[in-house]
Amino acid sequence: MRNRPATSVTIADVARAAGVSTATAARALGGYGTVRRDTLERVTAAASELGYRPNALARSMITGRTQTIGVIVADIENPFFARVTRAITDVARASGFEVVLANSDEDLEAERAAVKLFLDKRVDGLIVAAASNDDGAHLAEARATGAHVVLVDRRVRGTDFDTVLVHNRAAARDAVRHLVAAGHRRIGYVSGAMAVRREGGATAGRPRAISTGGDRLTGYRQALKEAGLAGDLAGDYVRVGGPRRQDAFVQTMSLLELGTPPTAILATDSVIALGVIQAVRAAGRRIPDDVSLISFDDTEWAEVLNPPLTVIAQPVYELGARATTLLINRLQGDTAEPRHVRLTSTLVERGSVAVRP
Amino acid sequence: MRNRPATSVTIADVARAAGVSTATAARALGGYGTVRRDTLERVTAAASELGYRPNALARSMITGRTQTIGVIVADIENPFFARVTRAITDVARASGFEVVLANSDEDLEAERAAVKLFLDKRVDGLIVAAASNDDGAHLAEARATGAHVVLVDRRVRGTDFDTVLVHNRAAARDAVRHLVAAGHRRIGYVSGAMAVRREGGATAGRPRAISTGGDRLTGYRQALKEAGLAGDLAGDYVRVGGPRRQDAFVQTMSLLELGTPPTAILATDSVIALGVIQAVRAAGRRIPDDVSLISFDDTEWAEVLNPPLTVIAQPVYELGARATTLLINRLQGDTAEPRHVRLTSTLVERGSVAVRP
DNA sequence: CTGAAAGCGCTAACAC
DNA sequence: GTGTTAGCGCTTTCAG
Repeated sequence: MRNRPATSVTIADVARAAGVSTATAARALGGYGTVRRDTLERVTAAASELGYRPNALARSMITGRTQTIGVIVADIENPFFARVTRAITDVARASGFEVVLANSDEDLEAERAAVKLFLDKRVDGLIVAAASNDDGAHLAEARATGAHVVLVDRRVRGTDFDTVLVHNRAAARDAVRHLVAAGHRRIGYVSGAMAVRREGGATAGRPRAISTGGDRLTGYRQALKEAGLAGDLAGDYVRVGGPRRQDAFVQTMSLLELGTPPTAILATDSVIALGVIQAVRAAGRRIPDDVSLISFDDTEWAEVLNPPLTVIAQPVYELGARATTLLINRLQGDTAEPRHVRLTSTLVERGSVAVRP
Repeated sequence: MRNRPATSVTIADVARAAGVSTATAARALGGYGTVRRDTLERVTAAASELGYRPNALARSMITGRTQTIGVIVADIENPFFARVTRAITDVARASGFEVVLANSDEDLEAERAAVKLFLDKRVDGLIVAAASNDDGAHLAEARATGAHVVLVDRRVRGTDFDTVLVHNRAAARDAVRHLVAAGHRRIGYVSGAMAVRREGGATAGRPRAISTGGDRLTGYRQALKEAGLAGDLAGDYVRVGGPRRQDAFVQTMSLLELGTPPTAILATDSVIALGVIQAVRAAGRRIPDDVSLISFDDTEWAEVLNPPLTVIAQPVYELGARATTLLINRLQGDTAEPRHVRLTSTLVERGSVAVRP
């Protein structure tokens, strides 16, 4: 039960038809070495006549390059990662690279498995939004076998890969400052970074630290401290659950059920924001009257909401694009010191933050 | 500048270490043929000791199978395709397949190029949401070279691939009936299926018919006719532009500027809906008071909108999952007649349809 | 500029 | 059950 018909035309067929050796045909078709103008034309003609298509597998086996990039994100359904991935495929394709995709669901094991499989397929490089900020052994191993890796959106302690990140601490800090300036004193933080088993339905993950979360939390705390709000209470307003809407819903509910619930919430991505919004409504409160909201990511529906959502707009496309450029440069021989790109996000004020007297 | 270190451990190394032939080592490691219990253990031990990892390229060259599926969608950033893709990767991975991704932007040329590249890489099969409903030559060619193809979401005339589709005509018809029942007489239709050049910023595509659009339009027209609304005017309320929000915005505007604008609009996906909503607001009208709206796809933000959006919920995940199961079955030797799966969507009534006296 | 020959890492016959 | 041998389709020395 062969998948490929035995009749697939090879370089040998083309060579025969053109009356040259396979080596020459290969040079003509592969665009390397040197061939005389007319032989090149003869070979090219024969190739297109026969409908020759190169076998990338055979080529890769020798060159050691597959022109393929492995991408690992938490979940392609999250608009943030969808956009990062879109950027990656755009830039990759423009340089002749293909993209293989894997979702980790914030699960380190899944990430490890994906890395292994990608490596077996000999991807030239990996772009990963790491599920853990302190376990990068599998990535280091990947590097050791010859694959280049670039970290996108999230750092990993103890590694020295190229990174393309956003100034998360500053972004969170500025958002909280904005809330403080509007008169808020009890400010919640809802995030999602626990691994999730999809089939289970329910969140079945263990808490797992990711750098984005850590940095944002630091920024949040810093702004609170600046404002003299870092009392014992502060910790009570931090909620970290799974990355899905339902998870954020639950976390937010637990915040709203507090005796003195927060008057404002910072959500760490648009999916989380959705959960927050639904929880606020389910609790019979209103945005922004009862609860103000700022969310990371300028999602497509942010301005269509009522009230329109105040957000921290991250340069998401650029994140993916820069990571890919970096990676491709490495693949082309750039051996300089690790590069660390930091992009800046912007607070886009809309209508979800109320001023409190 | 080799990408791979020359020191990569091969099956020969493992064989030597285990004191067996490469063939036996390969059998043990590849899980085919037969090996005695203890030799298997010896080989496995040697392999893990040396850190052996199979070279999928070499294996694929012989077996003719890469355990890879090529996926071509219009745009991974569209939540519909993101979910389809998520489903595909989930099912694929569970069966040991990898997924390579390409975006066509509804551009047939881009789709053709992607198919070529995927074929060169010897993907086992293709799952595609075709950019054109009447040009499937490139897909037929793919099939001819040995790759199986499954069509998802969209049919292609003149081909007999397996398909997994939604009952689009019925869905659109039911939506329009719902609008008619609510008293609407002037019902608009906004869709997007023209190819788009991303870099250009502006829509630079030519109109291109896709089956989804055709079927929905048929359903729309059918319901209009049933209701005796299929006069000359009917055609005036149909607008087809590019697949992006801005495109839908423009199309909707042209609808709203009419002397007798529609009192209701059917949007063919969530991105289009967003453009419609923004246009309605920009025109100073309100949903649902001035313009009612029904959109295809139960997007994540639909119920969070004000008013919550009435939608046609498509079984998006299932669409991708079924397509993948079908494909994998083919790869495993299923040679039955082409299969055509039709899934049903549901109208989810929320608050964006007003009853007109 | 072109050809002959070797070989990438693995699997598939075919012996034994 | 295991080893030997050939060879997948291509690139890469190395001669000429």
